[in-house]
Amino acid sequence: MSKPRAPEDGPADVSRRRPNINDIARLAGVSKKTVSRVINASPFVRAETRERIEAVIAELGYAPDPQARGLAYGRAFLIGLVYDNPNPQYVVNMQLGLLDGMKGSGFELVVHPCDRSSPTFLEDLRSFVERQRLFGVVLTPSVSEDERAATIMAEIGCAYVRVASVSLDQPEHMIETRDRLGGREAAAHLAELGHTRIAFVSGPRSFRSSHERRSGFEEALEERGLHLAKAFAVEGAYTYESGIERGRELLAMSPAPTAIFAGNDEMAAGVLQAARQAGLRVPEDLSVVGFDDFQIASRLWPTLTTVRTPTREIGRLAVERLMGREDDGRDPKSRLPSLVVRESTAPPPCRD
Amino acid sequence: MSKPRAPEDGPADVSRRRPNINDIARLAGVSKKTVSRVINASPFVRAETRERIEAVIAELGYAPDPQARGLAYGRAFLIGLVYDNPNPQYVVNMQLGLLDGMKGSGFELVVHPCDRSSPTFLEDLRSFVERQRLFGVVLTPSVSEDERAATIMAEIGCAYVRVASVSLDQPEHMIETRDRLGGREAAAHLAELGHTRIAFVSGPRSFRSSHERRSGFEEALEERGLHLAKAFAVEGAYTYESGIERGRELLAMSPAPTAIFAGNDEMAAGVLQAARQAGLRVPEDLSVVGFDDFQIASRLWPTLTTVRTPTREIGRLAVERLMGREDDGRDPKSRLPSLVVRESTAPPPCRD
DNA sequence: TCGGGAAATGGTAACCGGTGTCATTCAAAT
DNA sequence: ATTTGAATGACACCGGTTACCATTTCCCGA
Repeated sequence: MSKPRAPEDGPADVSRRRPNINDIARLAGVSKKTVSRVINASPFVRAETRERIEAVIAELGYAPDPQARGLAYGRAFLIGLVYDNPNPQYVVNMQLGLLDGMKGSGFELVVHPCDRSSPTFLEDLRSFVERQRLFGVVLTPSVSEDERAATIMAEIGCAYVRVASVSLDQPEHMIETRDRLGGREAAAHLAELGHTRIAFVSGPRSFRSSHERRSGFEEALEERGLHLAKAFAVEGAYTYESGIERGRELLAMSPAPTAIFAGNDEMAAGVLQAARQAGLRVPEDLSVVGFDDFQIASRLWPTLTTVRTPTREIGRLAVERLMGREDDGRDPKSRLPSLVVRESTAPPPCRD
Repeated sequence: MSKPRAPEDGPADVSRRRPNINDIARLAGVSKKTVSRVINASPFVRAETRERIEAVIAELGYAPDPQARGLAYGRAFLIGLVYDNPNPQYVVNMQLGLLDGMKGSGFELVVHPCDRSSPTFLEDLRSFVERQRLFGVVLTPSVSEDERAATIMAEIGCAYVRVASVSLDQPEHMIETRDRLGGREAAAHLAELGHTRIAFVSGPRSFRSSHERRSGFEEALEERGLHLAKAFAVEGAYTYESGIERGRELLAMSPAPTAIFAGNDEMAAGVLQAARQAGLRVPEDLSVVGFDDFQIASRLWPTLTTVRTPTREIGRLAVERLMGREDDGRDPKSRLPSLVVRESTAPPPCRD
């Protein structure tokens, strides 16, 4: 693969080869152990020595080999993103957040989608993490809600952080998205507009967020003297198609709801479609609220009032927690869901 | 971290420790080198010996450590996805395709988004690939169109495959998406419907696909005796916002086009929005065609006629090429763009 | 000024878990 | 008996880290 070096290059020729820790040690006139101390920021190195070594490192553009380091350390400098969320926008935002947090850390991101319904799901996950000796993993919904997945990580000795709507584990392992608050915001908005016949399309039971979004919504309605009728609370699947179907069913009832809160933007898009098919105008005849504020929310017509989830920010937090670099200086509000009002909501139509 | 082992466990206790190649060698009564040969499918092992070793491997559930293997091999068993495409749907589909192809290969996927406009773009890319000693990378548009990026990979000795709309390199380094054909399909469809005043909103010049989609479109129009007027060929940025603006401008012309082909679905969504603002009905007054067939195409209203790009399939091909596992048995048509007709296209309105 | 002990620093060797090179063994072919 | 080539093993090495020990430096009291 590489050209054979001419003999006269001698063993000290560093120019054609990538420098290693021995080269640095030799040029700095210290042992490789001391170089290792500098790399790992050990306090037991005299400032003068450190500077000399750092100068050589900079001069040669040396970077320690992650593989060798990982091998000796017994753990790869890799962080895994484990997800089973089919929403591409979620995945990409989460990835971006993780990469934000990992920037300059020397870690790299390995992605691992999985299928929680597969019979070999847990074994696959275990063998993946174990074989790679991952430093840590970020578990996102709905995998994050599986106790067994977390248990496996603990068993293997792999650091983990679970991103979920509520706390399911010791605080150091949790990043809470507090979806309940988002549900409350949606309820407050619709109540304020004057709606009373309000419906809710939840996500699938297998997602904890489905429950949280709903109970926050219901709770805030009750506080305002409103009530989410049994018939008006239906279960979807977080998919566009399920949004169409549930929307169609809700709009066929009589009296029909004047407002529908969908558990995510995809289903809200489906509800808009169902409304069109039923000949209803949005927002004049029907108000619709989504959840997530992914790109689609602003592409729809009318543009969608929705609850924004700060996915990227959450991702950054998660990975910082994992690496023990958490920066608590940021505004904690930026981690919470917040309402974004667009065109799909308005006061209910006047009663005839 | 791990409990200290009791002395009586002895050095041969494999139960608490993850088995390594030495354990396998000892139990199989061979040298570690021979085990290594089996792992790497070397032909120079007697069938009998191989079976014995494989039995021990299976019994202990042994899996070689990728880090150690990579260190000795001089190359990590990692494949990088390098992208600067801001479209989440593209990224996720590409990732899924790569993972499809890597399944069971022992490789893992490391993602690396980058910003081609950053002044340190090339250095960042080089240091990422070099430090990690990546086995290979898949370069996707528009990074894939940068000669310097490819040159760096060649210099470092990192395998690479470039996914681009046309061939820009030796065939073994290219996966062509042939966007030109997609442009042709769009033109054929609109021409067949009877449109004559046809406009095109291209992507940014920095993407090769912008040019290819356009020239295929134009070429096929000409073949049908139609012509893409200068004023009707405008440049967008592959973004929703640019779709709105260009759409608005085109629809303000007189005579206005009766059909608009947008360079991707995002811009097509923008064009739909512009049409609504102009009080035009789609498809009665205006036909719109997109490109990509990502999720958004079927969420819009009306649903979007568009050119499907088999991104996931392309991803699988790319990574198989990289690993030298290419399977040519599949239908080559599945790699080409193809038209998907939905609701946003119809014959032009009758002339008054 | 000097001895003594703790703290700071550096060196050596073993090890992490594999692979490459080359030598050796052994059976079949010449 | 010699050649040939498949099958296997011995040993160094990839590039770091840890364990452990040796040495140096510094501060203190005598």
